[in-house]
Amino acid sequence: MSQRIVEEYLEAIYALEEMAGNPVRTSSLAQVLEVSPASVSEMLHRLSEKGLAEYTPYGGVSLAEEGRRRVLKLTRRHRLWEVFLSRHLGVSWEDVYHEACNLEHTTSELVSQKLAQFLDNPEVCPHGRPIPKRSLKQPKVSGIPLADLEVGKVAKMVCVVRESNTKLLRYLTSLGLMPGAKVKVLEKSPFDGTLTIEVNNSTRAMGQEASSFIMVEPV
Amino acid sequence: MSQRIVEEYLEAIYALEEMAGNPVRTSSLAQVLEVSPASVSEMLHRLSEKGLAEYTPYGGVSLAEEGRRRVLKLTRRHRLWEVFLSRHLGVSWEDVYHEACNLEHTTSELVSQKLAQFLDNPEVCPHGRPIPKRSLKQPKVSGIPLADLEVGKVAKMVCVVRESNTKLLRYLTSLGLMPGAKVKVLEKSPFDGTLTIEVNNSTRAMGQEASSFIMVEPV
DNA sequence: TATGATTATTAGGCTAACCTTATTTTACTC
DNA sequence: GAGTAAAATAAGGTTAGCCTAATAATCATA
Repeated sequence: MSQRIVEEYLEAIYALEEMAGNPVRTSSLAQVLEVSPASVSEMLHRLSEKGLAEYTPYGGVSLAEEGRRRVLKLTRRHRLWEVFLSRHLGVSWEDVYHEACNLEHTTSELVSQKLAQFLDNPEVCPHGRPIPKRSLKQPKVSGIPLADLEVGKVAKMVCVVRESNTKLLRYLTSLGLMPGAKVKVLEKSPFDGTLTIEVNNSTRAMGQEASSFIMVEPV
Repeated sequence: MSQRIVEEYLEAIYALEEMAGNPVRTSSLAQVLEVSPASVSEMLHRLSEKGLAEYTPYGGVSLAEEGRRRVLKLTRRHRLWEVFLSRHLGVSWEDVYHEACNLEHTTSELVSQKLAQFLDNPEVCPHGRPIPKRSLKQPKVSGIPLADLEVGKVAKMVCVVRESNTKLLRYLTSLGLMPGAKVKVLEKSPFDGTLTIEVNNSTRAMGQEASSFIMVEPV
């Protein structure tokens, strides 16, 4: 099994687990990975055999401990590269995710470790998401979705959880809504959850979906 | 055809062309790539079809213009990473080649360009070899092999041309023989070409083979 | 609890990149 | 210039990762 392909599958399982909770369905994986459900089914058998995933036919799949460690290692490398690309090369917030996607698969333990050191062991990526430690224990997510913030409350943005979505990131950039930004909910539509928010002294509308991808910490 | 595999073949052809001159034989490629001659033969047909190589059965192979550009692009990325890894991450002279081997295949044009800028457009890699320009015109090699330096002459080391050979690099490190070092040939054995050289005020022996991998410029 | 819709799996096939073995071609020696 | 060693290719096989089409399991609901 090609390392790269296995890693793409494991990452996709992880991401879907994180978004929607256990267990991950074959069809979701097929959609994300842009392959047929039949191919996914086949690969899940193999991942299961290798002890990377726990798969019950018709019952979905979740990561085994070994698989989880592999993903956390990749995530660490990915986010370290993001910090480097953004901080030192000036690659834009919107592009940094996709560039790091490629590099993460060809980064050795040595380079990963030296890179962390060079960057002074950053805690978060440019999108505000936590960088797993070398110990690879699951980093905990803090904050609540902006969508759940009560009307009238002010909060500080923690991170975006859809950093692969370039369009979303461009939109947030245009609002000045980046990690650390102060945001206040002025109004919430009871019909579809559309928010009216205040960021950087300007008032803007934001759809329910986008606001559910933004994690904030009330102040 | 997998991008990675194609790139490995093209790079191997390039390296062998550089070492031994046209045309490159199937068997040499098989040896370098650690696959059977039959596999090489098969792949050469494909590379030829794609216009990346010029292949005449039984007559060997050389790179086509398009193939050469691909390799120079990879070489540029490779050596830029080497500079970064060595200069900023402190990866050792001996290891830097192998680490860059992995990264070069997953580096986009954007990152390559920004990296060059970050590094201030270096001219050479840590082994002293030239980094192809963005224009990708063939960089010219300067200097002569240390093996060909006349007895009694002093020269400045330019580069090693076998930077993948970790053992060789370790040996050179122990001698203090790095790009820029001054070296004097005290004696040359007429039997097997073994040299007696002076580097850093100490006198050492060096075999013919090793000395043919070191390029120097007489002063 | 039967049934129809949805979702997942299996069966069967394709292609790329490798392999081994057998045959051909080339190059060298005498 | 004939014979032979070395090199290259042809033929046929394997595996991984994908596909489509056919089948089977699950679920929601009448």
